[in-house]
Amino acid sequence: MVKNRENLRIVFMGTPEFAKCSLEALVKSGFTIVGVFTNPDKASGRGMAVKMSPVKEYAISKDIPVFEPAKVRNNTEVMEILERLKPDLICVTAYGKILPKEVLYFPKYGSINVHGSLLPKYRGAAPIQWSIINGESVTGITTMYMNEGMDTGDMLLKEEVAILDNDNYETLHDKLKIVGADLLVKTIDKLLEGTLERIVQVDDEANYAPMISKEITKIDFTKSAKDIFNFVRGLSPYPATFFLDENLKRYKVYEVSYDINVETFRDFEVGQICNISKDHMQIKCSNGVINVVVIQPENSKKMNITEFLKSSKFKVGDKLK
RNA sequence: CGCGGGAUAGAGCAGUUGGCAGCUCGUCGGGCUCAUAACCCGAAGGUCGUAUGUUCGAGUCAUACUCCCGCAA
Repeated sequence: MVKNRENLRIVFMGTPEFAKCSLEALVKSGFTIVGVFTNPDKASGRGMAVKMSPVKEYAISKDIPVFEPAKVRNNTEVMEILERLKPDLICVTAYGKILPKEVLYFPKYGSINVHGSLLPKYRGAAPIQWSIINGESVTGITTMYMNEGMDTGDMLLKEEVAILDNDNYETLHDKLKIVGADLLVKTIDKLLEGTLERIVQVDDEANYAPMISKEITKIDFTKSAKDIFNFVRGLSPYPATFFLDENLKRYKVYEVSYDINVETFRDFEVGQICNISKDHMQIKCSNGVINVVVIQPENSKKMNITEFLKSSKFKVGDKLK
């Protein structure tokens, strides 16, 4: 029997906002989602607040059955659920778990993934952040058939998205989630038409975008002004970058601009505050200065630099670490 | 019962051992200036989160409550 949008049985797997956007597109395009897998709610936060994932919240609002296994590998319960749901296709977007082959290859059409980069570049967990941090001017979305490797499956469709100078992680993420949702729908439509072509990834051209850990979010003032600019926007607003003052107090930095001028402030060391005015705080780095634009002191909220400087004790010559 | 910070003028903050409520910025008025986001002078604007208690006297000390926030996940 020829499948169409309504009678293709899809199981969706995903967790954050990025995934929710794809799920929503599938639902709105008239696909039948027979079940959703998402990471379990975590007791977390100030006051033990339990928050459900965006995907779960949306699935519940659409009366789609939700499954939240703690693990999928060697889990007979997961296999029983799949037996029951009988999916023709599994769609995975930012699920947060590595799927074993008995799951990936369970449906007749296998499993399709939406990835936030132009594969084989930026395989891995944090492609959006790393593409900005590395100063790329273009990235995009790739859909692919999943295999057991880390984002190594055969590619299906690709769409490019420009990275603008004023993009940060949040803005690029929001653009990509829409392109991703759109491309997923197109991919499945082509699958149904039988016009989908597989393109093997060239492993030699691959690189990896590892998960962002807290330790790497510290600003390294020995780097160039441009590198720091990219680093800050690539991690803004989450998890955000930071530096420490002389008392080891922590300041998160959400936005900076930069000036490359080797002559001005040449007497200052890297990491020193070299200029402060009513609405400027400039920090020396390897080939210029960065201007802090949005900052958040420890135990306080995010502030524009002008607000921050009204009560800041920072002065010219202070050394930041 | 995860750890911690906070609530004081429109904003960001300070307020020492309890003793007339301050700073920076903004706002308004005036001055200087070719001019200004710069500079000078002046003014307005706060029941110090709520309630109770201790005290001659509470922003400050005690107890309870409400609300915000950071870290960690």
